Amino acid sequence: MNTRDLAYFAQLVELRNFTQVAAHFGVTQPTITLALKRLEDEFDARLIHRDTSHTRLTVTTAGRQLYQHAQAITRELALAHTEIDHLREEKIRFGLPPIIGNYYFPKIAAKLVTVGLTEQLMTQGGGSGTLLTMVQNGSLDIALLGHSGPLSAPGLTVTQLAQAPFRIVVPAGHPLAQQKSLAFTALADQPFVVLDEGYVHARAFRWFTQTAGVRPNIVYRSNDVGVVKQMIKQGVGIGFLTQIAITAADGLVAIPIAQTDQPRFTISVVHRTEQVMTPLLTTFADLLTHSQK
Amino acid sequence: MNTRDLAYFAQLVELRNFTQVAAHFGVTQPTITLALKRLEDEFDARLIHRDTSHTRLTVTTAGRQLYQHAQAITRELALAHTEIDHLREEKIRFGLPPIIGNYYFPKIAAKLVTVGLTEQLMTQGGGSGTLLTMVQNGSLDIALLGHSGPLSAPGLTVTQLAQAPFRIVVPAGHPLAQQKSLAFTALADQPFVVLDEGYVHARAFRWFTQTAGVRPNIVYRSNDVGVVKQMIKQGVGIGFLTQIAITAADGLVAIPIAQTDQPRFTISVVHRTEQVMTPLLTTFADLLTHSQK
DNA sequence: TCCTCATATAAATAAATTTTATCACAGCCC
DNA sequence: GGGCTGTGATAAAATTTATTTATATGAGGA
Repeated sequence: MNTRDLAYFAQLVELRNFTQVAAHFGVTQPTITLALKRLEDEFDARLIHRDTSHTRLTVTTAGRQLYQHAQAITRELALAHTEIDHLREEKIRFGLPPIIGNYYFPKIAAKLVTVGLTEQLMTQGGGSGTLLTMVQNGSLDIALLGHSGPLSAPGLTVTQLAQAPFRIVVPAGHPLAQQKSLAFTALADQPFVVLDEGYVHARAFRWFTQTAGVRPNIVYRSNDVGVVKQMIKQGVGIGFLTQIAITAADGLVAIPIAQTDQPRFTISVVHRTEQVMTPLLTTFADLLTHSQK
Repeated sequence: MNTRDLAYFAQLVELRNFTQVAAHFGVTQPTITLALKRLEDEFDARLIHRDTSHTRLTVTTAGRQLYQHAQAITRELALAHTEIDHLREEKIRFGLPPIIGNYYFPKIAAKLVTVGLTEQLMTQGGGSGTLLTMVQNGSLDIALLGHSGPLSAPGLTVTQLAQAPFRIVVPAGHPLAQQKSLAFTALADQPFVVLDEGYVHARAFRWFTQTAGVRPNIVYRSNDVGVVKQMIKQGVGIGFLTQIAITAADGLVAIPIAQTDQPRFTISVVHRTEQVMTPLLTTFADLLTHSQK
């Protein structure tokens, strides 16, 4: 069976018009009619119901079923192409979100240099969500990602590396700085400076506020951790960050949050399960997985 | 691109011999050579390394990568065929393991009759493991499955219905029958009558014994719950069953097990995420999911 | 009623795949 | 070494499959 027929079919399901599909692929209309006929013969089922009134054609159940698989096959083929293209370059496409890049990755970076892998590394920044999609569609070979719930997606192998709690962050002299722990219910009126949507932090923050039944007063959002920390330090508001984002030099105090069964910031190595591991990639994955502790 | 070329290629990776692959598909040898050449052109990469000494050919990294995807596409295509074939019959292929069938399903069965769905139902028995595979490869549309850990497999939608604890089961007059709870460590010398491997029970039993650090004395295994219960009743040994497998009429006593964070017997509705839901299947799935309290 | 839009069909053509026939090369046995 | 065998490559011919061209059909609207 020809995958082109599947492509014609998928487009037909989307456009529901033979002529337009033909135009889309730069072929003539009978080509689409015949391609559909081939598929209907192959699967021995009507896939598109041609209504007597040619107003609008409908997709049969079998057609919708096949559409799903046609999509899956197209994805699979595209993935094969990207993967094999990347193979040629002998480079590792590595996804690394800024927070992990700044605060966690340096531990590993030193070893990377000693092994001499830095040359082959193409590092890609961005939010954990974006990077996850990129691993799935083959744009990245491997990534270090932050997540708060368990991270599970079909076809991905996830190795958990480290966890850190989320904290309330205040400047050193702040009235709350002496507290041993804080409950969100007690912070209802506090101004908050937080990380942008798209960060794992945003989702975790929502978990905490919703669980506590609090509507937080967010005075500033940024996609830059450095900015957030500066604002906290200057007293614009208190912060919500994972422990690892805070260093001694920041002049900030990280206070544990009082809430049972709270999510933690988790760092994992993620790659496609079916990804064929080159020696290079194996070395790098091992390095990520074992070098830390 | 023709999927036949992928089939030739996959077989070539497995047999590593052009002539044998040709024979396998009933075509001539140049066909395989040319099919491979087409793929190598399409992906612009060498897939098979033809050694100068024709002893044994090796698969390149790109070849191994493509092999994975060729397999996936073949599976996808096969699944499309089975699904569309099944659609023709207007029947629901329903997987139901014996324990759930005997003790849990009757609650739902009555409603099934009133809705008039019984005629369209093709029920398939077997262990939860087997049935899970059958859902995955399209042999079944939907199944009620028992599991103990969280059940997650790529491409499956799992709706949890009910949970029940595992219990130690003894006949009414047994010396242990008065106990409020039992620890496995205290049962090291007891003879056990248990369900066969392949049942969720076997895995859970292993969890309990391993966690307790006990090597149980299993005197009898059966794949029939009725037999197991009869043997327990006649004093052959004590049993390990989920609470729902025990009814008042059995004359058996189910005693809670003292162990923290113990797994529970969970019943879930499972179907393929990509499965197109016919009205019939939707009705049935809703019935399974909601009919129970 | 006629025109337009949308799909189907048949024959002709073009493109692709497969076969036939043959070559090249390495390993092996005598 | 010389011939035999197993294995794959190549070129041309044959065959199969896909696409186009040209035309038909049928519904809906002006």
